[in-house]
Amino acid sequence: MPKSTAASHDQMYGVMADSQALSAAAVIVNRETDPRSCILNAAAHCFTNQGFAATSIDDVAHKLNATKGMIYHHFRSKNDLFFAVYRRGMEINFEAIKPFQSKKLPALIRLARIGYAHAVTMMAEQDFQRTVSQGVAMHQTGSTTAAQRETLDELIEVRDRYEAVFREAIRDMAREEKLEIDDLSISVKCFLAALNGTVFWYSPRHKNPQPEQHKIALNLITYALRGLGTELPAEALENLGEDE
Amino acid sequence: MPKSTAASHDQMYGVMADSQALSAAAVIVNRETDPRSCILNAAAHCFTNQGFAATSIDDVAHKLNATKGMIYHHFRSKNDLFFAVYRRGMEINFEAIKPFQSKKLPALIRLARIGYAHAVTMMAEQDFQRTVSQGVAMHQTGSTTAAQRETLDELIEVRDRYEAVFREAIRDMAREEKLEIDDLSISVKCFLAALNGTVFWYSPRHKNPQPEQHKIALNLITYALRGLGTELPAEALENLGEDE
DNA sequence: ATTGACAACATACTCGGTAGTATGTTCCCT
DNA sequence: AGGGAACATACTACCGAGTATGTTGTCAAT
Repeated sequence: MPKSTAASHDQMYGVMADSQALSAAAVIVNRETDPRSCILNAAAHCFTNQGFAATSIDDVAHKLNATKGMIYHHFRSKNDLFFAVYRRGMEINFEAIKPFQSKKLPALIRLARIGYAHAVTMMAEQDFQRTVSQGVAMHQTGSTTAAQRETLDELIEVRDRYEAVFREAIRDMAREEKLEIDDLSISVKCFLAALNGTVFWYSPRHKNPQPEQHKIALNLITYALRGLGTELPAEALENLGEDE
Repeated sequence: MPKSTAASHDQMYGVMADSQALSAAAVIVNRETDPRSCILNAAAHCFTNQGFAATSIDDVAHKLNATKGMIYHHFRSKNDLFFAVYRRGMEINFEAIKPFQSKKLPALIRLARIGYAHAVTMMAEQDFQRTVSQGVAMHQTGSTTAAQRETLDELIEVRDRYEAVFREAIRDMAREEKLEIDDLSISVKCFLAALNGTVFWYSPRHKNPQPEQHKIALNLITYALRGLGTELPAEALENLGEDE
């Protein structure tokens, strides 16, 4: 029961993490320990595992060894919870690429860095990214109520802004490298698709997943850049993931 | 009510297609007209729009202007229906690439052709492909009952066999072209990810979507091949989609 | 020290929806 | 006339979103 002193409040959520969550490949790490963030993490995990519709509020609560009352105290509805997870997911994405957006660098380096950062984030934050992916599918297939629609429109815009960062970097890169891109839109989509694919097949295999994720991300960004018709110089490739 | 003479049986399902389905971008074309196939088409559409969990058997029945009785006469359970849609989706995929699998051709041509065929199918059969995608996600996240698990394992194997066709073509191509592929597995995943991405963003915009799909598929296959470090000669590129 | 207000949940409840089963109906064929 | 296929309809049992009410701890004021 989360009815405890504030001193043990944070520890409780960590200790009480559902053993199923621990047995799943993606271990829940409580970076944030306030109740709201704990709910977001738990929800992201449940939405990932079962999808939005098949996830009940009770599922999320049980993952926290809590009850519905807790969830509804913080979020007005299941939809609001879903949207909050999506927002957090996109925040995570923007945070990941933010250090590398300086226009002072050559566009190819910028693109490689944000692409690498994106690829690593896709693997490191699968629950949030899969939830974003579900939100995108929801928007595209139109299976929303009118109320949902408005918020989803807004959330899609956030994602479009994220994508625009890549579009811009690809365009700049093409100009600097004097590359001809047949269709910028489709190229951006392909680029991101190659980097996003881990959502479908990647599962961490090690306690310390970072070296593996780094290696995979290198392969992904190499493929994605080659698809555009360019390559990163070897020494710049070696620096990816190290100068942050 | 489907209680009619056999003569009007097929026409009825076509005429009675839900107006919502017609207003959605993807128009249901009843290529097969037996009840079972009609149910599969309707189900694929519903699973795509709402996801498996949020789709009720009543939804599928209503899309056919029929009732649950009809669905349960043909399929034992909602799960069985879902699996049948998945199977059909994979059948469609195999059928699409089958004409191009001859090993007499150079591997690069073979790869380009099956890749192109795959890309076009992804766009032309979105409902089935999105359902397959849901099945894959279900399998990966482990959100299944024991009964589901067994069938899903089998279905994933079907998909792995499909992927193996691409793996083999890529490997053969790399050998013939004397290309060094860093990690064949990841390269296959990237290749298919680039071709599959339309599932997330493509919606037909024209009554006759084929020229547009052809153009997009050309862009996709060009990107995907370049990601591998190769390109298709221009005249071979022009022949894609024409010699079948 | 006591009291009251409020936050942060926990628990009980309501109502609508859905998977699947049971039963009914009609048509077709022998 | 009888049997079976192919549904349609009625029914059962359960589930889950959200609401209403209960409980406890904390804090501030007196």
